Amino acid sequence: MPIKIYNTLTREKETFKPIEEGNVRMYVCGPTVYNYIHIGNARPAIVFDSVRRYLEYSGYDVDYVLNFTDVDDKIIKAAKEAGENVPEVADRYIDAYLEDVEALGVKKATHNPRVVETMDDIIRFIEGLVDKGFAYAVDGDVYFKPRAFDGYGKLSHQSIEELRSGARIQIGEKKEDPLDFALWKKAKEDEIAWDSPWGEGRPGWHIECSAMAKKYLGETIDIHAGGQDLAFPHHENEIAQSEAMNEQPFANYWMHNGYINIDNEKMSKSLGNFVLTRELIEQHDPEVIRFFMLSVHYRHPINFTHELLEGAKNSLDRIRTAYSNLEHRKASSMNLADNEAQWLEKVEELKAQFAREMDDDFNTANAISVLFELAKEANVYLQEDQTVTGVIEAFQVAIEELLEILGITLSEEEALLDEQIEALIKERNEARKERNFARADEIRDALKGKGILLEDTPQGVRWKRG
RNA sequence: GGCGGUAUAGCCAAGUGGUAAGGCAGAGGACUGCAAAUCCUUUAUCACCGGUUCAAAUCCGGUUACCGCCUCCA
Repeated sequence: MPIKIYNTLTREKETFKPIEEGNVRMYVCGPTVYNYIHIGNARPAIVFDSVRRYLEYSGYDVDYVLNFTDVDDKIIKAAKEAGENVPEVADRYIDAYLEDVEALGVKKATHNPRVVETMDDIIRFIEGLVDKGFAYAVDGDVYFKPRAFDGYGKLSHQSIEELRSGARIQIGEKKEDPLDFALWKKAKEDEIAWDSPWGEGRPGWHIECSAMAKKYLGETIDIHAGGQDLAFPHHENEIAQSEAMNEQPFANYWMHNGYINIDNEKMSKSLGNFVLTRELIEQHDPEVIRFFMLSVHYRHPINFTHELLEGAKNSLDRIRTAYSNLEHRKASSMNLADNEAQWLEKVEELKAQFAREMDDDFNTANAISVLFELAKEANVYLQEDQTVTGVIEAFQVAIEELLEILGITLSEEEALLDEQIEALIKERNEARKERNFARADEIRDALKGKGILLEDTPQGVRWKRG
């Protein structure tokens, strides 16, 4: 079944066809590392990680490149304020990023290129653009001329004329045209800098992605992804640079995720209304955060509140509970082959339905609803007097597999009870046999106080942590 | 001004022409010593107005509200 992707370039859902059969080249714009990431930054990390996981589930090998912008005005400023040098600041926040994102279940990228490590390629790229007449050097700066590039505006669907009114010239810039943007910035006094044909300086923001994508994925890539706010000017500029240079399409599919809002306003570092990912991870189960993010279609905005996250936890618990309900019945199941065909078929059917939803532009919200159906069917099955091990396991494997695509793992919480608790459970069972319910309830309440919840089922007592 | 997004039950959220998925919360019932878990039942005419159509949340026109990009930003 073909995967369809909404392509910002064409504003349509298109059937996905990779350049190279069985292989996907994917580039995601990573963070500028000058502080800890907020959950708005975490959304693309999670969303596109799930895209990648689904592509892999569908049989593709995915080259997944996520860059770090480790030289830039804001990092220089942060370093100055902290009395550190730029690499120190960058290293710290790269490590922090990787930690945060790992906690959220994001797989490691194939490559995590950094600007400082790609400097030669960047300089060569800029030289090429100058040679071809798309860029010019002025007094140590180098600028790109969007007007020289035919398709400028095709991603954001704006014409050059419309864009012109919004463009600004900042003091100290020597642009020929307000639309021109910097490829290379001359170093100021005491600033970190690299040698170049134009003197000491550092790259502009957009050129790094063009250079890195080319270096690691080639001149044309399959999927280029990032936040909606990067579409213009960042991605527009990348297209202009790369296509001017390579004379090839830069990316076949452009994906952009929606924002996270706080009180109906975009969460952003500049507005200051952000929630740091690492703080949120301390307050909420990271899997719940991930589930929350994926419960809304990636192109739609998400409103964030702690209450909504609590709601997401309750929802996810339904799936988790169904899984442990299955686990609990394993021991009392039989190894029969009777009457299991229709249930196994049901499981397969739901797996296929999950795939259909994901095929449709990664509709994780609908895919999740299939997981709920799986949970429901599992619970219905468990009402039968006699269950079959094969069916139980089929349900479990399906739930695990599909959750893995979403990047959620069911954590093993079946840690051993300590002896005292075990003794209490045993005592309570005795009490119940003697119909001494007062004592039984007393024990249950006591355990509840310790975070152990007891449930009596026809197959015996089970417990879980509350 | 240009480009774009959102508006669906108490809450969250799918759905782009055929008569409103799913989850949470609530109510009733079954099961239970009581609970928990689970199952069953139950809650909407889709911002507003007009149009196209046998048929529209879904297409077209208009209105309103909120948000975003056009400047660093996921």
